Amino acid sequence: MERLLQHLTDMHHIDEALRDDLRNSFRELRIPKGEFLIREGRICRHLYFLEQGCLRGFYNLDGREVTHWFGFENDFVTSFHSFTTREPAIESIQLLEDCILWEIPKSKLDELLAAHHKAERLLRMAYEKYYIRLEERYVNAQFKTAPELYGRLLERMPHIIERVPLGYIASYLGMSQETLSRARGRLSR
Amino acid sequence: MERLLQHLTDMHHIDEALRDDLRNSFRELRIPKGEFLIREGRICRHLYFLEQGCLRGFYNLDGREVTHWFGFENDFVTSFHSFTTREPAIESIQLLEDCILWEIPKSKLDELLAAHHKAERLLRMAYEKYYIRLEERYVNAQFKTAPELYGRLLERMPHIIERVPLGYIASYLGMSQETLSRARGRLSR
DNA sequence: CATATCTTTTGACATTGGTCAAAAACGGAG
DNA sequence: CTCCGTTTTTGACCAATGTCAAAAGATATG
Repeated sequence: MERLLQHLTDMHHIDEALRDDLRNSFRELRIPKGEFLIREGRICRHLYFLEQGCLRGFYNLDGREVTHWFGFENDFVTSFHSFTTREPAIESIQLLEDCILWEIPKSKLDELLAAHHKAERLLRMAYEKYYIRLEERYVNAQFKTAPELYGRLLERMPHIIERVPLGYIASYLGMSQETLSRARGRLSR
Repeated sequence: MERLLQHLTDMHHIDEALRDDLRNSFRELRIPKGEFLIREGRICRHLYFLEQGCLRGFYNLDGREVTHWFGFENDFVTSFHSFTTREPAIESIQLLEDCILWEIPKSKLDELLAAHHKAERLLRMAYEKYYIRLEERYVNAQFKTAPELYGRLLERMPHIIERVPLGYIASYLGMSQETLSRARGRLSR
């Protein structure tokens, strides 16, 4: 819990009232590797904060899994589309390691947002960050070659290689596992 | 101005105080086709609402222009990254038609956000929408073929064809103009 | 109506990356 | 250490798309 509060405080000042409400709204979860946090087709009514571990979000596109996102320590996690629209999730989220998470139901979050102008601002700022990241990834994905994409990923998340199987990374970069493997070979030589 | 207020009201109720502040904060602009609203390298300190016309945002990637976004009536427009971080813009925005825009400086917007909890919520909701759209586009861009992407664009924005040169659309879809041209040929036959 | 300019299409060819299949490397259990 | 299952790499081949160049079509201008 302290890790979550610290993370929020790093973004913006939080007064005591909000801090207390946060403490009372989140609940700790410990889930083992391989389990699903969110399953395609179900409505996702919770937002999670990932304190420890890592996970992946993936779509089912024409019968094949497409990993579009990884979560690591200090990330907020949810099926964004389902959480905001209350429609069934079009993606699944699966744990790649044993994880410690903090969970808040959407109903409680909405109460927090209504009660605290600061909370609304905090969430808005979080969106700004996520949006900028996604925008950048979007442009890169389309117009960079396989080795460039892999090199860039290594710069930004060097730890990812030890924690995530290559197949998921390939899918994340929008290429086949074989192409990623060859790109790695070319880079190391 | 009424169009802007109407657009906001469609998203969320707006009280009179906020409505008045909005009226006093935005300024009308009329700019002819071909001009730049935002230039790469400059800091973008304004948010715009596009009442009439259309425009494109593009990056300069290794010396070639990559159009990543089109704006039409009722869209909010800015160099998102520069506007939020106050760093120099990494993209340019150019008018594809004569436009009517409403402009608000970031400083004024920040005042509005501080004064009105509702304004903060409105902006947050706007981000949610934009984010969901971008996420969807991102996944599609990577895993669909050229004809599928073009077909999908036609469904979502049928008007775009008459208003935007093909070269920009090709770039938006992440393919060369020649490939788009061939995809069109295949679809119509 | 003729010309100049810009946009779109077509053609030929090269390159990238996908697919399928097999081999190699790695990692854990006994 | 050995065996087995999983992950990663390598190889051969093919399809999709990019590139460059030229032709055709559209639009604006005098």
